[in-house]
Amino acid sequence: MPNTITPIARGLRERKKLKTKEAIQREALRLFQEQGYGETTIEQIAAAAEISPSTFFNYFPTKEDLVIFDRYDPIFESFLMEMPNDGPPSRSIERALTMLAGALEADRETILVRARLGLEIPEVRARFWGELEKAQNLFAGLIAKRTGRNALDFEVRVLAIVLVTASFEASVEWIRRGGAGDLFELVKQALDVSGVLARLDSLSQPTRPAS
Amino acid sequence: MPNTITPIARGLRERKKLKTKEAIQREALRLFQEQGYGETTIEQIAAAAEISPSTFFNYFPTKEDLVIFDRYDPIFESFLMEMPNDGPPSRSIERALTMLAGALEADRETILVRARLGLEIPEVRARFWGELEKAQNLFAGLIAKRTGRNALDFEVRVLAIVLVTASFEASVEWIRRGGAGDLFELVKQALDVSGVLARLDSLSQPTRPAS
DNA sequence: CTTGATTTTTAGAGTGCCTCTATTTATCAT
DNA sequence: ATGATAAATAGAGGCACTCTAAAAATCAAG
Repeated sequence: MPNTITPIARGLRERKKLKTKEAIQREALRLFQEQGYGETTIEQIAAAAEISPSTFFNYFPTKEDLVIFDRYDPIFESFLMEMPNDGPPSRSIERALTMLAGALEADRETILVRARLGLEIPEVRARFWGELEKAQNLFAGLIAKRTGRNALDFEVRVLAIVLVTASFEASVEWIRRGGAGDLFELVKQALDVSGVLARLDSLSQPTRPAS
Repeated sequence: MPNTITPIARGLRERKKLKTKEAIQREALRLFQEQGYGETTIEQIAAAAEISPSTFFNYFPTKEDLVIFDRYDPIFESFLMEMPNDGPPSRSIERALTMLAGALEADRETILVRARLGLEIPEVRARFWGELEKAQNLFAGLIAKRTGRNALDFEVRVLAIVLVTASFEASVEWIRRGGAGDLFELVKQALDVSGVLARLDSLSQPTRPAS
């Protein structure tokens, strides 16, 4: 039966699994807010989500992943794929960030909860940092594509990590301000302060090769 | 004896504790290399260091701390304290980094082992990222001092984290190259690519002096 | 040296995250 | 309905880590 209607869920099984996963996360975040992260056990979460403790680990490899998990990665990746190849690289980055910000806006509340947990719980925070590496890889790919360089190139990787961490610091600032205001504005501000976008554009100019 | 700041040993007891701590770390790193991080238990480490498993946790709060721990922080902080207040801020940063590189050079081998573990073991890597925040705070303090701004200032924090992560990426590159060559050269290169030092100096020029 | 206080080490019991294996149950294609 | 596949579960167990209370070492002072 060729029934691939929605781009995300391939079969009924897959869709059900995603629904369960989101239910587990929802219950977990609720319990974390009510009684704290450390005070909530996997057993309690499993009970709240009406699954067995064994089943929990079929959905989340670790407790921290309950906070880390979201479904934005494929969205962001598709942005990168559809990105046009003209104009300065900085424009591509800004466009990608704008679109991402738009996608995030819908789940503002959940994002705030997760981000707060990331700020408060050390082990979760450490994991968040690790997630930035994935973002670095994505941006390194984008930069490489737009500048004709290799994604593993040292300079490309430096610019990518700077880009990511500047944005991350903007997110931290956003949370510090209680999630009020426009996150994307802060990100733009951070990128402006760091000067990374200008550096990025100058990297693609053949006038200044820096091998 | 007023205050010659030697990072070591106030009393005999303190010195002995430090010695034990270093012995534990030495044995742990040896075992990690021989049989792998995940395959080495706290019990084995305690046995090798000739202490009881209970005692282990008096010295290291977690297993990852065996890789994280070093005694450079006070050294680096003393560098910051003694930093002169003239010239462009970027010069201060470069001087601080040079001195740090010198201090690190002595333990090159151990640092390489620890850094490799940081690259290979996800939970250790996550912890390393977390350590960068401490470095960010140190540099934010330095930048604040040299530019007359507040260390919690958004722009200061952005520049500090960019500075730190660019240097971190240099370290990663250094390890990727097997620890050959001059780490500090890579750091300078990374800072140059990011353009953060120039940004830093321009931050201290502007509009009005802080109170 | 002896005594008493303080610090350090240790044993032991317990908790919780997480793994692994095997079995049962649900879903799918035919 | 039937056999194949995937998912849920139970249960046993490992290991990092916590907590408490007791033993051992160290120290300060008489």
